[in-house]
Amino acid sequence: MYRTHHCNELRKSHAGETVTLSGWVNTVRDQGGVIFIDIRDREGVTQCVFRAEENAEAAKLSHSLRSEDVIQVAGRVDHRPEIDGQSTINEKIETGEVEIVVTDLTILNKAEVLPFQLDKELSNEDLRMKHRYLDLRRPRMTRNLRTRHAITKALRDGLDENGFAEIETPILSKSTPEGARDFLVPSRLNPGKFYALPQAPQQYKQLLMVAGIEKYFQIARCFRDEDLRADRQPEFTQVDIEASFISTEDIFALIEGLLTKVFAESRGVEIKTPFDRLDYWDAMDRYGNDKPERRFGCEIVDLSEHFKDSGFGVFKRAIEGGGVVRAINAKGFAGVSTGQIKRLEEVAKEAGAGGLAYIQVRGKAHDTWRSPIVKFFSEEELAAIEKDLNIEEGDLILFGCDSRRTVCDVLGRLRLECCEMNNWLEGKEGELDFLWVVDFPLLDYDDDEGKWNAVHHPFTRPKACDEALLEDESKWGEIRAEAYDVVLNGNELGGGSLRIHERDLQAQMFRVLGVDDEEQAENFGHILGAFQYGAPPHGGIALGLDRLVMLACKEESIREVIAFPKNNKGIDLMSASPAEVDFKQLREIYVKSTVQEKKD
RNA sequence: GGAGCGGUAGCUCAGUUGGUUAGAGCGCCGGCCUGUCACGCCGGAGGUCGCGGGUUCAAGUCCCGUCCGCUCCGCCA
Repeated sequence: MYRTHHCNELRKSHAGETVTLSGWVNTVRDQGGVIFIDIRDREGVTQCVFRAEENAEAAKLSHSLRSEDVIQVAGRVDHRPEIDGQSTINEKIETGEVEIVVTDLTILNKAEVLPFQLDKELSNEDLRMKHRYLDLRRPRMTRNLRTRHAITKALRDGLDENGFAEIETPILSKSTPEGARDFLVPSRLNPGKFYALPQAPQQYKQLLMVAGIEKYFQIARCFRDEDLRADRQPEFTQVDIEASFISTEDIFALIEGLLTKVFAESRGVEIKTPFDRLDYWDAMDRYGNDKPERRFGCEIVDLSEHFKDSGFGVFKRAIEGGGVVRAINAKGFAGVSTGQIKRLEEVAKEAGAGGLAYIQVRGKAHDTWRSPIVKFFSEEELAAIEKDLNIEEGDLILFGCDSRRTVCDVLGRLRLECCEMNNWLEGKEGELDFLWVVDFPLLDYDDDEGKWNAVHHPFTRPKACDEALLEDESKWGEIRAEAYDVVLNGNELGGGSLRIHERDLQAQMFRVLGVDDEEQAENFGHILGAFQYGAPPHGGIALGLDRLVMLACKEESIREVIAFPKNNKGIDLMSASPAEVDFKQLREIYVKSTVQEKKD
């Protein structure tokens, strides 16, 4: 038997018992005559004491112990003694009132010196990933992985309690031209043909609804061959949910219940339900973003009314051209540095602005306002923006003037940049602001491609009241979808929609998206066919599990909550994948590389 | 595809206007120590300053190129 207890189990009440522990050498404190070893397992640490008078052989062996050796100790649980009237209790650890007086020490496996110290901060991501199995030994990482387990368990239990059945769908599936780039898998048995790894089990879960499953879920691995980010990996996990005969309200209630359970069981916190709801354009107009971070203010204010006939030509012309003039008030940021203004200008331009107009409010009087543009404003205009933006001494006002969409984007990004520059979220890390963003547009015109795209996906149902607008292309941009996102602290946790379940409506939707009849038959024939045979009304949602766990663990990257993640370039540095394969393997699957060797 | 930040000892980092033998803390190795818990004390080893080229009497430091890591934009229905 390797152990009778784990390393965070023994307390005063165990004193006198003979126990056995197994684990890693966390620290060695060799005093010469007496040696202290902290033994660590995944639960915690326990101090072991070696003395020559207890067991000369074990004490001698203990001198040879090094960090991360794997050992087994047996001995007697003892109270921490008082030495010269001083307590030796360590209040910093949960087992600090006891220690094990070791009588037997077995070295199960020696460890080489590690490439990095487990108890120190490590900034070298490269090194962490190369030795991920060591990185994961650090308590924070172990805790993250176990929190991930607690969350998936809470979700499974919650969905099970609501009558949902977990069903696996194929990993080898069919490539669809819409959406993200697919990972492809050549088929050996079908030369020249390829499977695609699923970006999401969307069509399969809808077909399960046609199959009469009614309530489906899956903790589903999904794949997208796009560039990576701190919150994006090429393979990631979605909690995929679909149900028949269900309304949006039913889905909201289900998800609010699940997230309540998740945060109660993973972090022990109670979250407020029901979540607030914001419609898409409300979110865009106020926060410039469809996943608003609402833990700080600085909302966007529309000033178009005041500048219709302005002497400031830039604003006037923007409004005449159908655009808007809006601004945010970055409270207390009048002391913005030249470098920061330059940075804010870059952010604005990146979002499509021509430039950045601003006012540094140095004092109460309008003539103390420092700004490249304020000289063009009339006294009435100054008074009006002072009132609408609630301008006070010390504020920084940032303007945007352009089309509504561009201004939303520009000011939305500036708002977040100001937040970062000023640490407005300091002290609010623990706040959990959930909300639903609803009434997304159904379609979005892509200028580059010259065609309409689905904002969510092509299976999303238009709102019943807007369905008739599908007949009139000039109105396509106004059609709202039965689609919704759940947002937490400015992060999109998940999104879903009610789906189209009628064959004709689905075919019409494809035509709107520029998918002709032939292409429909080839790529979507199975789902259009299925809809002819009694498809029930249905809808669902998918939650990004990695992001959810990341936020629950208060981490900044999903890499911290994935056991073996990939780096910026999609490489697993530990196993060195992807890797080249030999010619024979490629020949078997009828694949030939076109990569050119780099010439020096 | 683009932008920003970074790469100096095993790790975390410092290194001034270019100027002696490139430093610190932790870790590591050896020694001492019977109540430590960030143990302490003494001694020691350890460097292709990412790589290549250039400027210079002299480059970790300046210039050019390149590789790698992270972050962001594009992209991600």
